Amino acid sequence: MTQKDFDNIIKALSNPARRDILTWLKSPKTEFPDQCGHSEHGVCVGLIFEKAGLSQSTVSSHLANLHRAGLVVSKRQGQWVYYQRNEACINEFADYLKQTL
Amino acid sequence: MTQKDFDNIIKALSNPARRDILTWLKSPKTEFPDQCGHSEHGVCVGLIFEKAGLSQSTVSSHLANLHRAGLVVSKRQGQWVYYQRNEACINEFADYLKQTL
DNA sequence: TTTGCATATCGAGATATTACGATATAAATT
DNA sequence: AATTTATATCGTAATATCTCGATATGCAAA
Repeated sequence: MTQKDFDNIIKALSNPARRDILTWLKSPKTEFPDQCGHSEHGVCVGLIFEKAGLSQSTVSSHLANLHRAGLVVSKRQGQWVYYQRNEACINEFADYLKQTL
Repeated sequence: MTQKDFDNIIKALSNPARRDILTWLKSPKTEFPDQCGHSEHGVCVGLIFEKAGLSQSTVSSHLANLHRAGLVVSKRQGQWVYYQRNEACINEFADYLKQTL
């Protein structure tokens, strides 16, 4: 974890909407009760969009931000793109913060 | 630690200059080698200002920000104001982040 | 190949953050 | 009281972030 990585991650996390999304993705089944929109690779954008109370473009932008920071990974399957947490990155960040802060 | 506390803290930490200051305050003696400017209550603003490479008002503003977030405590002694880390708050934040993120 | 659905990107307006110089306040010194 | 030193606050310009609607792209179905 470089300084730059850390900087990108904490900037991503400084936004409440992005933190919410990341938290929701901890428990996809309970946070997104809909039957469809789930896959082994996470939750599709549509479900997150419905829950977020923000425009589709805004949610997509937030997801792109989380993705650039490395906090989530995405996989396209057909017309859907699924997002899930990158636990390795999240844990590495939390440990780095605990150590260096 | 409420959501609001957490939000204030992570916003404060999303700025690199404020993170630098907080890190410097971990090792005051080695980071601020000057003999004076130190007290049992931390490091005076002037030393932080000299090291930061930012204007005096900007540094003061950053310190006020860290203080509002609870990450540092301050004590005036004569004409000087000393700042030091609030380790309790910092640890509580790091633990909360590790748990909830 | 045309239509429709899901997601991403673009451009723009609104708001927030950062940084600065100027000035105010607080305390010590003369 | 006047001056000096240390820090905080104010006003403002520059930049970044957030959000949206409009539109583009990717894929599937008809």
